[in-house]
Amino acid sequence: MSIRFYDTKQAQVREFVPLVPGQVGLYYCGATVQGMPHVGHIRSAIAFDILVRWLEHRGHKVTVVRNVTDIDDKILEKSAASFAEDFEEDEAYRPEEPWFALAYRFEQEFRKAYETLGVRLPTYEPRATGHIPEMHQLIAELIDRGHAYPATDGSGDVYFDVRSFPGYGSLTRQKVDDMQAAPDADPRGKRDPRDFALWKGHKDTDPQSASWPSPWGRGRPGWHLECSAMCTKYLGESFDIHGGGLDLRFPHHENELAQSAAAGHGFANFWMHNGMVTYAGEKMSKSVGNTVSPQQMLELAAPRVVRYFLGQAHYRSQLDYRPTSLEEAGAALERIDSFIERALERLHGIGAGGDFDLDLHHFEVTDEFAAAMDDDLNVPQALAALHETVRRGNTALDAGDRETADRALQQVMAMTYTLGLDDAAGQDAGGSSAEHHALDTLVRAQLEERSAARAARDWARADSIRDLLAAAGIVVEDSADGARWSLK
RNA sequence: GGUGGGGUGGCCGAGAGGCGAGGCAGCGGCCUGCAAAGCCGUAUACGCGGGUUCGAAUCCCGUCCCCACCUCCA
Repeated sequence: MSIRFYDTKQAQVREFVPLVPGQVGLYYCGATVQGMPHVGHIRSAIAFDILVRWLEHRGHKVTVVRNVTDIDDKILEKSAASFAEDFEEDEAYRPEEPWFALAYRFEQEFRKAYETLGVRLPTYEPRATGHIPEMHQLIAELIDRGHAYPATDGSGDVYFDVRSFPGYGSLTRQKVDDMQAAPDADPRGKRDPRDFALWKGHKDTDPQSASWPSPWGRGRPGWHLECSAMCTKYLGESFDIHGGGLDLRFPHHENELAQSAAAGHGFANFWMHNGMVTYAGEKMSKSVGNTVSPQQMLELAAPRVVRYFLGQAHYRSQLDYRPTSLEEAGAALERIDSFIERALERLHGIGAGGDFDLDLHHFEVTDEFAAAMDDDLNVPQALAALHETVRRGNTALDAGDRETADRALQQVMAMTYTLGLDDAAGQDAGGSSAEHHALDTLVRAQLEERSAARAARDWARADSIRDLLAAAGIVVEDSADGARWSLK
C-alpha cells in the first residue's frame, strides 16, 4: 500500500517514496523564538507529529529535525525594546532582557507547549546560532557559483542574487517579474530589490554579542540561511520532506530552496505545508493581535482535548477556532475515552487510571483508518473510522461479545496512539496514583451505600448520594456490572 | 496584477460522477426506579446560472464571494 502526500511544489498529490527505502528524513520549521507560542505554532507541530507517527506506523525510520531560529531582527528588536525607557512589561516581555536570554526563554515556552500537547521531541533540534560556520560555508559556495555577492555599499551584507538563479520562484510557481515590488525593501547595495540577505553586516545599534566574524566582516545570518544549512548538516543535500506553515512558503521556503538548489543540492523531495489557524475566520497572527495561546486553551480544556481540536481537521485546511470548538472536541474525545475505559474495565479488569501492560505496538488500526491516513493524512476521515470502531465496540460490549469488543478496543487504542491522543499530558482522572487510590476508596464507600439504598428501593437516598458526588465533580454511571465513577 | 486553496445540513468537517463520512447540537425510541453512558432511528446539505450525462456536490463553461501568500509570520 502506498502513501500519498500533497507536494506544494508540484501542487499535486503524489506517491511518497523515500530516497532510502525504509528511512525518511523530515525537516520542519519550528519557531523564531521572539515571543510566546500561539496555537497556530502548535497546530503546525501537531500536524507534523501526526505525520511522523504515521510514517513510523508504516515501518519507516524517521529522522526528524525541527529548527529553533534564535537570532533574527525581531528578537533583537524585542530585546532592544526591553532596555528602552518607555518599556512596559507584560506577561510576555521582561525588562532589560538580552537577546539570547529572551530567545532561550521563549524556546523553553515552546518546548513546554509541545510537550504538554504530546508533540514528540524531534531527533535533532538545532539552533541557528550554533551553525554559523555551516552558514559561512554555504555563503562561500554560493559566491563561488555566482549566485551571491557582497553588497556594494560597504554595509557588510551578502545577498543572494535572485536573477542569477533561473529556478527562483519554482516553489510558489511565481515569476520574478510578476511579483509585487516590496514597498518596504531597502535597496541598499542590492542588484535587484528581490535579492535577500544571506549575511547581515553588523550595525552599531545592535549588540556586539549578536555578531560573528565572517570572511565578509562581522555580522549575523539572514533569515532562511539557517534552515538550508541545518537541513544539509543533519539530513544531507537531498532529503525527503520539508514542512512548515503555509505562510512560510514565501519568502522563507522559496529562499531556502533557492539557496540550496543554487548550491547544487537536491534539497527536499516533498514540500508539505499546514493550513493556518483562524479565529472567527481571520488568520491568527501577532500583528493582528488575535492570537490564542496554548495556555489560554489549556485553561478551558484538558491537554488531550486541545490536541484533539488542533489535530482534527485536515492538516492543509484552515482550522477555525470558535468559542464552542473545545467543548465539541471534548465531547468527541469523551466518547472515545469512555469506550476505552469501559472496555478495559470489563474485558481486562483494569479500572480507571490503572496501569496496564497491553502491548500497543502489536495492535493494528482498521483498514479504513490506514487508507485514510495513507491518502495525504486524511485525519477527518481517519477519525470517522475511529468513531465507527468505537460504535462497533460499544455494541459488542452491550451484547456481551467479548471477542469483537476486544478487537475494537485494540484498534481504537492503536488509532488514538497514532494520532498522539494518548501522549498529551493530563489524563482526565488526573492526580497521583496515591491520590487516586484515596479518592477511589472514598467514592466506592459512597457507591456501596447507594447500591444498598437502591436495593432497598430508597430512591431518595440513592439520588442524594449521586447528587453529592456530582456536586464534587464526580459522575456516576450505573451498568449491569455495577456503578462506575469518573471525574467530570 | 500574480500564485495557491476554498464556498457542503443548526454548527464543525470529509468526500469528488450513482449506496446521504464522522463528530457536536436537536428530535423520537430502546435501556434505566429516575438519570448518565450506550445503542437504534431521524435532514428537500453541497455559493449562483447554464451545460455534458441515464445519473452531477463531484466533470465543463460562466459568474459571485471568501481565505492565504507576493520579503515580519506556524
